[in-house]
Amino acid sequence: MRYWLMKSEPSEFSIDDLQRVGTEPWDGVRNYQVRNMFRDEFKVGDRALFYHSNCQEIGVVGEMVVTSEAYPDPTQFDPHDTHYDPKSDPANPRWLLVEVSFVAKYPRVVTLSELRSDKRFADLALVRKGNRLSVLPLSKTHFQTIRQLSKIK
DNA sequence: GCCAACGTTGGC
DNA sequence: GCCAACGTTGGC
Repeated sequence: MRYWLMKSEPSEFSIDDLQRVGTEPWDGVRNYQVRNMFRDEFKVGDRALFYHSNCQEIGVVGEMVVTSEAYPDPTQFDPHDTHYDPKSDPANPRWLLVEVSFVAKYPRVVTLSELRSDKRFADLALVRKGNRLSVLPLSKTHFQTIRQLSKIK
């Protein structure tokens, strides 16, 4: 089993939204590195941290589980969708997504500044300079340490 | 294949 | 809203 961190702007889609709907297709990803991770590395049963970006309290807010293999993101073919990609060929779709399901909302946010100031996260991709990927791999140790910091029972 | 121009991400 | 740090595009 692998561990991931997945970013979302809560004004677009938040941990509360995921808790309400239960399962969500993680659509709209338009980055080849992430597309390749979805295709080659994501497996059903993998765990992922839900991260709120571009908001008041930036940080890790909960946990999810991967509940589908990668498959074509339908929003790339929808001219009315903001993620529409006219260059993507339906016979050979350019963009993929995976589905994720709600596992837990943390009782407190494990903030970005907290992760930055903790030496245990020195090699966490999220806090490394210049890393802007919206989906990042994570070690089991980092996953478990963040879980402990969240104070979840 | 190079690289300038442009677009996006995301913290602050 | 600013802007650094990327990624992508497209002319050559």
